[in-house]
Amino acid sequence: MWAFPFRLRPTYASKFLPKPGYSCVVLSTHALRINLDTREEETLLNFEVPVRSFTKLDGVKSEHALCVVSGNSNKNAIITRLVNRYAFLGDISSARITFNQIQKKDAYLWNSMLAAYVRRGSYNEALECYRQFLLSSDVQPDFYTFPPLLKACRSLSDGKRLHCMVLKLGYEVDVFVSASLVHLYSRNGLLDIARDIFDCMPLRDMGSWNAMLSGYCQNENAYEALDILYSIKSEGLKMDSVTICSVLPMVAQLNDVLSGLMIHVHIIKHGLEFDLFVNNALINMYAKLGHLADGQYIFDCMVTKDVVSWNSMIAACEQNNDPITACWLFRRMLSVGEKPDLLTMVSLASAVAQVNDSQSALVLHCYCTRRNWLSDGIVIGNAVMDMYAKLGNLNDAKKVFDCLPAKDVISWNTLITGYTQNGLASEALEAYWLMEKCEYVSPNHGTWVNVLPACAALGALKEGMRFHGLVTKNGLFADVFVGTCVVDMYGKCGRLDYAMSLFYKISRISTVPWNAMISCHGIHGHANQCVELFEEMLDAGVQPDYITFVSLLSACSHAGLLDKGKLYFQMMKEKCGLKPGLKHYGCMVDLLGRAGHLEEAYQFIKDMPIHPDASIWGAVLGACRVHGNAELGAFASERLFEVDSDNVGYYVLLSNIYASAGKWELIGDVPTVDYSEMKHQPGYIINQGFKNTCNCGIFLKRE
DNA sequence: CTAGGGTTAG
Repeated sequence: MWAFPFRLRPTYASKFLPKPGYSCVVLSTHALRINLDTREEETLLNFEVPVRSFTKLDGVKSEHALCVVSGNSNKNAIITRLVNRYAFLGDISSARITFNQIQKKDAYLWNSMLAAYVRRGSYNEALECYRQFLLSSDVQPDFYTFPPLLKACRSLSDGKRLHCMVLKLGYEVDVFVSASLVHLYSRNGLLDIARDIFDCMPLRDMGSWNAMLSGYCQNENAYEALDILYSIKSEGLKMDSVTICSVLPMVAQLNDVLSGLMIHVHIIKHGLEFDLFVNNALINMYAKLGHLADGQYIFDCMVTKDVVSWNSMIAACEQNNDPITACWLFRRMLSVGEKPDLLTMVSLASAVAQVNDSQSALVLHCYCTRRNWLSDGIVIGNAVMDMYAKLGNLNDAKKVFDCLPAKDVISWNTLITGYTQNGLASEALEAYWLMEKCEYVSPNHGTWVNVLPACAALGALKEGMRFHGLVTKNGLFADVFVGTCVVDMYGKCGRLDYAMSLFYKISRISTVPWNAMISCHGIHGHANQCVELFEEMLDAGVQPDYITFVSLLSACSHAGLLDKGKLYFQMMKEKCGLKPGLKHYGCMVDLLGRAGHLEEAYQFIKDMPIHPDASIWGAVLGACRVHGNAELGAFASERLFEVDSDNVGYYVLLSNIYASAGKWELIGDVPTVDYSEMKHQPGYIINQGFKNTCNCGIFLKRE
């Protein structure tokens, strides 16, 4: 049995060195700090390293380092302290200059330089430094060398090589070294190896437990993570801030509000509520759980905020449908002097798209381009592209896409989604074909849920069938969304038989597949099948939602099932507790109108709790055209021109109503669009088209 | 001189 190494944590002299307004004096036995204003002296600490010379360390510039070193017999000790000080201040080049001044470096000095690189995130430089360390054959790496070095290993093969070195030198007995190994393996998903090392540790400090726990949390192993949490408790240890930061994202992912609240209580009970990381994690958790106000409260209470706090809050607003606040927070962030980073822009891009602000979109794009962020990583490029696509600006989205330094599945999916969402189904398929040619990207679930609807929109059955094959091959048919898209594609392409048989092969716990199937039957006018499916859905215990009723009511209106439609509308309000939206009211007006109950439809609109939009009045107008009610038609069109004066179709409808009622003199009263103002607008061509349609539609008929 | 933690499409 070997003895477990036990080391005291040294007090860091570097903490006490330079400070504005003070002069530091380092004596052989202790260090002094003199306040330059009051001349008061303060003893800082006793050094374990003898420093013979009288030294002033009043600044942090490298010249001072030189002045310290000159004539000092214990250069290594001073240099090492300076390297650490520079590392603490983030001045890596000064640290390196200072480091290079010593020819005969000891392990302590090498370790300091290594740690300085790792602290800055310069991992490759750290590994290079280690290589030089090994080459300088006179000294060996020690316990302190490996933990930062293992953190610097981005690739598993480097990590394994270091692991061998650790074993060769017998350093696996160190708590920090083995905890770093645990972390290395769990970060790379090799949880079994990590667990083996963890289990072999004879002593575990909080850091070891946290390393194992974060491994489980990040690899979505909730069960094992809980087990570790339980063990921590039974060892008599308490969750510290790091434990909490690992666990909170998992709590959010499991949508476990109760555990989240319990951890929040723990935080307050143990005085961790002032920890920056803990607060940031709490904001993120509450945002993911949809409790925006709680996140906002934490954010407002935070005394010190960093860029991550701002980013988290902006993302929280953006993800909880409050893009206006997200934009406002961004302005606040700038005004308090916090520098936005790449991830700020990722969230902001999404917020800008949600508020539909093309001007800001351009500004944001320029902001990122100026900082060269678009060539740095794909994440921000994808976000900017998505923003343009959501604003309907596919040209710029494509331009950003073409300029991306590398394209991943998300880039391709964003482009394809952009096309699909903007009704450009054939462009979406073309983009998919280009994607298929790239060997290094393979389509995923996000690809199929866009490509299949594109096929459905185009009626491209043959392509759709090919995609169905690929989906099955990749085992993605089992995914509810992908499976539903396949069913929907067959349904929309007219193969309701295939759609139905596949429908019964997918999981029908959620409303998604039911809605798709009901809508497909509705589109083909099979209202009775819709009703049957709906009843079946209720029998299966699936609670219908907003979309279910849109499909169902629209099927009823197309088939003229007046009573059924009314029944389901009541059912939605009373039994299902759903508040009808504009779409539902639209269906009902259409239903009443088509059945010729124009007065009832009008009464229905008057009783609506929400303001009717163009689609509602459009439905009335259409019904007036069919049933020849010129008076109500005129009234409806007045309302219509108030809300949507540019839509050509409505003018045509009104003209036709007058024409069929024989009221030719009124056709001149149909308001026309003032083209002079519209010449520069995208709708101009369409409106010009309207002029001809109106004339042809009416006057040819008369002759 | 050492670990462990946070934000990324649909």
